[in-house]
Amino acid sequence: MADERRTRVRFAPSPTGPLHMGGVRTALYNYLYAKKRGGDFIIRIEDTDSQRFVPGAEAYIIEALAWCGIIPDEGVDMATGKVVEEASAKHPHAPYRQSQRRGLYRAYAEQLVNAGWAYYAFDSSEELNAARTAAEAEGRTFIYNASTRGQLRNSLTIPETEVKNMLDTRTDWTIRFRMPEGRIVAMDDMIRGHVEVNTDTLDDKVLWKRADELPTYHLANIVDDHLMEITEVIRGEEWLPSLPLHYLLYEAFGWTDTMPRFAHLPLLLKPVGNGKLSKRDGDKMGFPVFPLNWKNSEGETYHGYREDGYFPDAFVNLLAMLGWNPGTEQEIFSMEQLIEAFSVEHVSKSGAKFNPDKAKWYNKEYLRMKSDEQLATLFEPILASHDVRADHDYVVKVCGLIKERATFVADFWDIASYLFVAPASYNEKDVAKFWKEENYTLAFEIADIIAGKGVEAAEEQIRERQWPMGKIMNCIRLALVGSSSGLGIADIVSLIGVGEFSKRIENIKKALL
RNA sequence: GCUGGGUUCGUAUAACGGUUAGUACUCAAGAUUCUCAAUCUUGCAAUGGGAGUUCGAUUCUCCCACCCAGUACCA
Repeated sequence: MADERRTRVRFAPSPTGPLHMGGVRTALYNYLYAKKRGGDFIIRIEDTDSQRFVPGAEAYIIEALAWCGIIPDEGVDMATGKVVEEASAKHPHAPYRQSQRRGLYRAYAEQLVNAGWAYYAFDSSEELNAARTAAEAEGRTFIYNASTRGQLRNSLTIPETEVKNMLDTRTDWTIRFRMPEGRIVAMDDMIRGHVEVNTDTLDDKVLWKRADELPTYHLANIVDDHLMEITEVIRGEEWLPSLPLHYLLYEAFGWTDTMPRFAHLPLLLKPVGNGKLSKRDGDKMGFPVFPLNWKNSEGETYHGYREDGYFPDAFVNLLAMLGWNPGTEQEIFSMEQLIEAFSVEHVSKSGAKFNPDKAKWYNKEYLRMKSDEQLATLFEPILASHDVRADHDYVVKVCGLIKERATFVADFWDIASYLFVAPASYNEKDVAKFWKEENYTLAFEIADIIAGKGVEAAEEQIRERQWPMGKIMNCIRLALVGSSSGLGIADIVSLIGVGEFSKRIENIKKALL
């Protein structure tokens, strides 16, 4: 039965800040999973925490996913980039923002109260904190569950009439899940297999808060996944500890037969040391942790892959390989190929340390797969920023010759500025090494041949007379490039032309003789 | 602390009881070239520890160690 349902997965971020690369990977795996099965990928915004809401975060998330080519089927209208608020044939479950669905959760919570699966709690956070510290002082851990709820202030301990009265007159109460006593919850995770947990170690989680009339994550998540007919929940490993609660919630609602399957993804860890990848690691270690630049409320900017010059397809590729493998030795995958190859069976269980070197390698590979034409289009704005105006066809030709030497398009200027402007100075070390009288006198002779008959004739001459090829060519390269690195002399001359060639020879004579 | 999850070269991973433990990134050396880069070749380098099960354990079981996560009226 359940297998016949159309595959529907969701990515449900909380707009409390920019999505970091781990979040993007979670979205990507959901997307790949759905597309592989011809199913739907849904975006739902879980903004039930009014305290931590960050303006702009929602738009950032949508833009980041769009940049990666992760296009939702439902929840976001890609034409406008907005979260859908009005139901339609394409978006039947609108609104997709939980704050706008707030009216619907209370009834579900109360259904649980009526069925004996939940109760009203009137403890203040001060009382709870006091209980926690008191327990800690005795070396125990305070758990709000069957072991303590009988001594706390809730509808299980307070007379019914008083409860009714407090419900009506107060606004600081909550609805808590009534965690069963001494039950072993047996769960199956698509990645981790069979997991069992004793409910005595779990607590009575708050499901609904009267103060802001909003559900907590647990309630909203289960209710919406059910309503939206989600078939698989693919999320980060940090959710594994609350899986028993979620199982029990499905049971309490009587939705066990359509409960989604769960897959808990391994975490993304920082490159060195221990711990998960955090906001600050990137700038500290020189790599982005966010897909796009993000400026926080203090005006600090965090680097994004997009702005740092990564291609979106390279970023998606490298992200896909962090925690998943195709089972073959293939490393380069387009989105279509990823969809084809993806399977949860090949998702690993352990956390993946992010390797910035490998990330760069991916970009390099993608850079050389781009056409010269595409690269030229990306390079031209950079040239313009250096006040260089160059013929488009010329830029295309240059890109073709230099793309194997670069990791990012942004490297092109450093690698190839001499193909657009004459060197303004000459590298001291290289001058010291090559600019010797016995070399440059021969070099000038050869330069004349190059100007007259071309590089090939000049090389022939050098070989015939058994002159030192390297020394001569590097004197000439010094004149053309400003250092002893760069393209072959023949390529440079064919690019800049004989006129410019001679000019640069004259320049170096003026500068160094 | 408690609960859960995890553990193969520095990193990402392959090998789902039988391999000289493979591949990629990084690093080193060599080849090549007029230089640099690229490319090619070679090399360095791993099953956390201990018991068991088995003819045979990276693989299965248990114990220990270590790492991670959760432990909120946050998600």
